[in-house]
Amino acid sequence: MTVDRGRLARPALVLAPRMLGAVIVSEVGGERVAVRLTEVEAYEGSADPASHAYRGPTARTEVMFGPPGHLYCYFTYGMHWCANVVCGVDGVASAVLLRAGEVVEGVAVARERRPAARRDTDLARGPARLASCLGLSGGENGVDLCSPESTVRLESMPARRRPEIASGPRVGIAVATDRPWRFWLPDAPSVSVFKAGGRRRPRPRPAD
DNA sequence: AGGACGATTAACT
DNA sequence: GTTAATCGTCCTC
Repeated sequence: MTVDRGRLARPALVLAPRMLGAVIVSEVGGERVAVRLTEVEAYEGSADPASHAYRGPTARTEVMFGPPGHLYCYFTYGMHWCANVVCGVDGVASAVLLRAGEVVEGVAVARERRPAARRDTDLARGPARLASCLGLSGGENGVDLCSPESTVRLESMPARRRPEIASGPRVGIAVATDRPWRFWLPDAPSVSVFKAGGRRRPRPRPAD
């Protein structure tokens, strides 16, 4: 059995399933909250029309084109922040979106940050909810997740890929919907629900 | 310079 | 099931 050659050129696709079970620790604002990841998505830069980095570097996506192990935080829908782990080597814009997890430390702080959550398993259920639990926003963009000095750190990664991992299409995107680049732990109650992205309508062009 | 759209969420019916 | 909220980014003119 040989390895699919394309996979070797897609670091986020390799890393994403391995991140399930990893713990992200945040000390933003002097409050310690830790989340164990149960759901992630791979975004493959220039090879992936759904990636923010698809059309090349911009001010927003600069961090994605930098070295691996840093946090890429972006603002969306005029009100939410979401977070990724950059995983491509310097110059390659691959990243893993942190879609959901369970709060394993600092539940009280997470509940203050997420007053709408009805159950603890809802606290980090969804990418903006997860970022909110950890106190992540623009100030954390570019933070080195592998430095003990950082306020946000990747503190543990499973030595082996989890034996039971589910995969399927990514959530909320309108392009490249056929790629099963979303990965989750099938029995985790914190996994978010699938929703298709908004359909792209053909823009009305002025008649000639 | 203008406008469409978004890697979403919460609150509705 | 539907929809409002809300604004930075990026494409188009």
